[in-house]
Formats: sequence, C-alpha cells, structure tokens
Amino acid sequence: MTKSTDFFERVYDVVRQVPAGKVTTYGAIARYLGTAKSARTVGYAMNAAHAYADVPAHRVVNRIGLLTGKHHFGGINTMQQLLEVEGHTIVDDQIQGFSTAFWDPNECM
DNA sequence: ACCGTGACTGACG
DNA sequence: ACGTCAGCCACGG
Repeated sequence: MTKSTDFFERVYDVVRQVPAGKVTTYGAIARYLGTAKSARTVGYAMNAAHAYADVPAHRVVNRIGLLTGKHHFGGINTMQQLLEVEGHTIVDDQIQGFSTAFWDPNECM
C-alpha cells in the first residue's frame, strides 16, 4: 500500500542492510535514498522505527559517531549497550574507532 | 494548505 | 580548533 510513510520504509530497508558490528550515519542513509539533505528526516523516520523489530536503529548514529538518539530508546544506556554487544566501544556516548566501524550503504551497493 | 517539530549536516566567525 | 547559525526535508495537527 503506497502510504505516506513510504519514505520511512526506505530508511528501514537501508538500516536493515547494516551488518552487525557496523554502524552508519543519517547522512549516509539520506544520500543513499537520494535525499542527502533529508538527514533530519531520516532521524525522524527512526523515531517510528521502534515499531519495527527488524530495524536496528541503534546502528544509526550521527556523522561523528555520537549516540544522539540514545534517549529515544526508552533507556539512555540501551543504545550504548546494544552497540557494545555488537563489539563496539562507547565512551561518552561516542563510538571509539567510528571511522573503522562506519559502514556506508553507498559503498556496499 | 500552513505552521511547528526534529535521532542532522555544513558553513561561518 | 571550538562554538554558533542557518538550511534542509518529511510528518502531524
């Protein structure tokens, strides 16, 4: 059903492609969708991602690897713990070695 | 159809 | 290098 939330589904589809142990950014997703300037809208879409268990929103962070959206996981430490389980190291809400853990959908295609 | 909001990003001082 | 400002798109009311 072509709903208005079609854009959201596009975002979820990209996030689902993010391999475990890797992370991506809102801008990378936005650019992959063709709307590079809609990075904010991507984050907005993640707000509704909670309704989708297949959407690892915890693997999506801002361009500097900062867990800006951790507050939206219900628990402030939820996002950080999820990433740690994936093998990441979080310090002060920032992913250590983010450049190495960064996964760009545009490169994977 | 208009306005306000937001898990962002890039540019400027 | 750090802090601040403005622009951008999509959704809800």
